[in-house]
Amino acid sequence: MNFDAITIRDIARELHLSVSTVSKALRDSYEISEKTKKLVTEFAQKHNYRPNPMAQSLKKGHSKSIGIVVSSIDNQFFSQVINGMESEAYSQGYNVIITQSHESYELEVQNVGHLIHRAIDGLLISIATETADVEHLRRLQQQGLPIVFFDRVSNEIDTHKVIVDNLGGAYQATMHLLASGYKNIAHITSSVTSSVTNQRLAGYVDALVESGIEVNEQYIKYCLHGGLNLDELEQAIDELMQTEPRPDAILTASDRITTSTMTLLHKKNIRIPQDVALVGFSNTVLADVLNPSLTSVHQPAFEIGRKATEMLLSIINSKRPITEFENVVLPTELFIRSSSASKLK
Amino acid sequence: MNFDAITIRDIARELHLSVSTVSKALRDSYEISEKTKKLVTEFAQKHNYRPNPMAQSLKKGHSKSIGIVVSSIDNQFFSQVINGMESEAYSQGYNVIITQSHESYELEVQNVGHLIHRAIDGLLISIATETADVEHLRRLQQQGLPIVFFDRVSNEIDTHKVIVDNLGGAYQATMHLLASGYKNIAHITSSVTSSVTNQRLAGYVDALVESGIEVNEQYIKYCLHGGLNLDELEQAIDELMQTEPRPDAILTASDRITTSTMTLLHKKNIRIPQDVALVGFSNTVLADVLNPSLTSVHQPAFEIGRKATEMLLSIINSKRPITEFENVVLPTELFIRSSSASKLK
DNA sequence: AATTTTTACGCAAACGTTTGAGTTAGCTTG
DNA sequence: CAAGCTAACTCAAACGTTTGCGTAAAAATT
Repeated sequence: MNFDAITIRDIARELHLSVSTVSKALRDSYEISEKTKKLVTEFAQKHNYRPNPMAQSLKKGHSKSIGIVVSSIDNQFFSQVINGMESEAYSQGYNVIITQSHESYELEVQNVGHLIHRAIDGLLISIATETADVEHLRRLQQQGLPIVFFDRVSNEIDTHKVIVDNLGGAYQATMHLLASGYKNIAHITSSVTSSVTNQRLAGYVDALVESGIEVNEQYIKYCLHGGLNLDELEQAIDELMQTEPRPDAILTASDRITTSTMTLLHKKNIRIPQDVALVGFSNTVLADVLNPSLTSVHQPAFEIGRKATEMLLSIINSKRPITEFENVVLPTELFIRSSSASKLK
Repeated sequence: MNFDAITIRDIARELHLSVSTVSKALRDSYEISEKTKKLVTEFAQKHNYRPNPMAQSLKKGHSKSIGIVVSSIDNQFFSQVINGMESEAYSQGYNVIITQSHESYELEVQNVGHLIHRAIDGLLISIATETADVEHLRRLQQQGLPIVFFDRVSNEIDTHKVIVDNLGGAYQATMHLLASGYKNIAHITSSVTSSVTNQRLAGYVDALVESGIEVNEQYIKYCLHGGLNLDELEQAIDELMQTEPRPDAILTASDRITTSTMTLLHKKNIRIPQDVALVGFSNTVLADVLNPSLTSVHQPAFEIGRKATEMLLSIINSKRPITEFENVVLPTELFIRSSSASKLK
């Protein structure tokens, strides 16, 4: 702890100045002469003075750190998002404190509590699939905590949000499958309560309806744990494969579900795309080298994180309370690869 | 910030007690009667009192947070490691602050500086490939900062370390290639200065020597940026493919190098394993569904993170200075898949 | 030269907590 | 019953900063 334990007091003593003079000199106050400022800053520089952040935090009432809640850090999409957050926060002198909800409501509440306890200046959160009630967040917001939602947002709380064009992404992916000759397209998604799920589902439905294809409810499977629970996903796939007519393509709605589905199809010796085509939301850098290479809806994850953090910091640094909130929607990108190779010749 | 802004002072006022009585009651001091303790704790409970962590930190001289430096969070191996760290730290009431060095020495120094500035109680670090000089870390350790190395450790600093059996992992992988009929095995690794690189290289060499095969220096390629820089890696592969006799197998020494090599081989239409077999250190969960499925040396990443954190916290919480340091070596596991399919029939 | 203004600095309180050193009142002891 | 002891508190300093206010000297204005 007490490394280069030089404090403002030490500087004051050495330079025969008062503590407040030193403090003001370092903060470049107009009250202090240029000469003294120079003296102090040079001395501080030379002795590698660093203000004690805890004393500053205590005094100023903020901690220069922001809290992050994601479902799991061990997930290409989220780790890329966090990468963007860390980058932006760091460049503005903030630290990030990362916590994982593992899609559990209980853990989410607990983590947020812990973060508040650590006196974060703001919160970046993608709510857990399990979470249906966001009262705990609303209360915090009303008490003045700046919050920015990303990815999985809540409609019930009014604040800045950063999402991607989920509807468009799913629509485009579904249209691509249809154009490639697939007729019976299934959709595996996560919890019904999630904003992301609903938007992607809507894109899927829109594409079907627009193409004059009836939506078959049996083709839509919900996985409450977002693919974290393999059994749940396996059951969904098994059910799909027994549905008549059997689906000839699957659209998966999240990174984890996509990769897990791929793994399970392999395990079951179901060939992609001959037996069933696969298109999924995924940010894996390995899409190209998968077997088969994976047609994926890619999200600008880094940019999501960067933008969300930028917006959060703008709330934090704003003098007046914010009442107008922005809803940033970033585009997705469809990468067409072999897992959805055309059936037509 | 000032959420449930109830302080010890508020409690004291309400209960007509002094601030110190309340503080001592909450800390269960023998100086306070059971009756008063009960009164105070119940009041605190009811009003959801939480001690201000910054005031506590300032007073007690520690921050209950530990710093982490990894090359990149967006990397399966490291995100799994961090997952383990976060889990252990959190369970002991500590926060983690994560920073990324992106394999740059300069960034590493800067990040460590920032972490110290944030008054971390300890440091978990995997040093950057670029880093040759660890003087900056040694100085901090001498000043009393508890440090635990993981993955990329330094021999020049004596402290707890958590690594895997790099030599054994590389040895086993090389032996497997030899047993599968591959004769000309190349090795792509990262910086020469890295402990990991050296150990894996040694395992590779040992296996060859033990099998009576001469080590061909031209088969060993170093990538200073650990695969972050694709050009560098592409050049290494190009050179290998022009070496006579051309290698019939490659052992890659890190997660990033492995996946990038796979991507590049695809791009160049070099078939795996027909043209060249591939075995790599990697923690990707997608190894099974790659094309071809990837023979990989897997590291217990979560456990590395968990163990390193446990050891760091034991130093932090130790009354007396530690002089005896442990060097934990965890086993790797070789998963044999198609990218190294036997040449023999 | 007397006044006001400006410059440059010091004092002290405050942020919320912890803790060693008092300070009572009630109790025990010889 | 005086002297000491204990239990149960309170006081006040301290952690390292920041900041409003006070003030002396220098400079500018009458």
